[in-house]
Amino acid sequence: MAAMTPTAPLTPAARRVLEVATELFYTRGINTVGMELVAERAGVTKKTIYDRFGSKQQLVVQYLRARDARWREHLGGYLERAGDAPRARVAATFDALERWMDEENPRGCAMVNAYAELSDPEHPGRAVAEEQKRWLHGLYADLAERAGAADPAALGDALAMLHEGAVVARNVTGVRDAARTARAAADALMTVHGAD
Amino acid sequence: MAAMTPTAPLTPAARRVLEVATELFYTRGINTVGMELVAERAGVTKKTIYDRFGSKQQLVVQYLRARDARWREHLGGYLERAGDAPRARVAATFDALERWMDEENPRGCAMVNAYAELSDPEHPGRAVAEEQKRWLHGLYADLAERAGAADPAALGDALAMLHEGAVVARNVTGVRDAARTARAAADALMTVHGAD
DNA sequence: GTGAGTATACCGACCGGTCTGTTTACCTGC
DNA sequence: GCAGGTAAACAGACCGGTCGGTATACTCAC
Repeated sequence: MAAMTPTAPLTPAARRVLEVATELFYTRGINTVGMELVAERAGVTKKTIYDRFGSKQQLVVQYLRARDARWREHLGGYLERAGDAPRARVAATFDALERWMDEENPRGCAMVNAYAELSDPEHPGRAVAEEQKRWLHGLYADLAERAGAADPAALGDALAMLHEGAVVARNVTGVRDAARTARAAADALMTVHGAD
Repeated sequence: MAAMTPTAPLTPAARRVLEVATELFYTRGINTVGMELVAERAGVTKKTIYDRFGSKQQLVVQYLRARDARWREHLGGYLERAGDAPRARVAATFDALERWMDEENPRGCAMVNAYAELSDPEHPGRAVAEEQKRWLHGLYADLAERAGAADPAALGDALAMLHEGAVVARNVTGVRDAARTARAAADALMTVHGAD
């Protein structure tokens, strides 16, 4: 449940680089941020970055993994406190999202943004984003199934769509209570699907 | 209802530039595509582009407006055929979305993508995306109100979230029947909200 | 003759990435 | 206990290429 910390074998300089890159790539965009800036902000030479990460592509992959890990950890805490009832757990995902968007997500979903920026189908960062979204849909599908929904796959997808849609609504449209609205809609959908 | 065609006063070369830019910016991303490539593909010199559009920023704005106009026209046809019943009209928006995603949207929502790419808050392209999303939420809020929903603003937001979420689900997660799933969920939500 | 276009050269800035060489610190085996 | 090796980091110059944008000069059609 706790962090898997794949950041364990990182040298101190590499850890600083990854932290700085995570912040810069998210807030300014991947293509907008050059390696020189990352190096400077981390108090490191480009040489060090390339020695540790190999290429910008791979640094981007690490960035996406790191952000995803942070989100899953955040969500995990909410799920733990929610108990076992599927319905409460679904509600908890939207509470987690609300807090996350308030505190860590001023620029929308890092995975969706990266998917937009990395148009090259070969870029390994795309696979990270895809995997993250598949995981999220799987999470909701699992909760839908445990709740005894008639069509768990469809309900799971619908819940995930509300989740993603709330992020866009908050980020681009400026809907402040997007997560709460999504949570209420999710709860209503569960009722309709005959979920506990 | 029909297209406002702000493209009317464009010279033939400018029209070609806008067409090519629209295609390239959407499929490859705004920051990835250089003006030189746009010029070459349009069979035009950079001079001509800068004479007609002034800057890349403004060409991007025109691109976003052009794509939005295409989408609204597409949607308009579906709404016209759907008749006056709000519930049928809501369903029609998801049918329109399904067709749109099949035919014109292999890379997700151009507005969301642009919002991800254009991190500079001063970039005028961001305002175009914001306006487009406000319009979409307004459309759903209006339909919710006409349907006699108890809380039209909340239902409108929820419907818009399903819409946006379906785009992400289709694009990143690869959910093939995302629009149909979203449509069913939207219909269920309308029932819950006591809409006609 | 004015507006729309072509052709081409150019600008400074920045991009991702490589290179040579130096310093520091820790581990290990005779 | 000291030599040798290695990993991590430093400093900083350098590479070819692309970026958005500008300048000059010429053609063509209404």
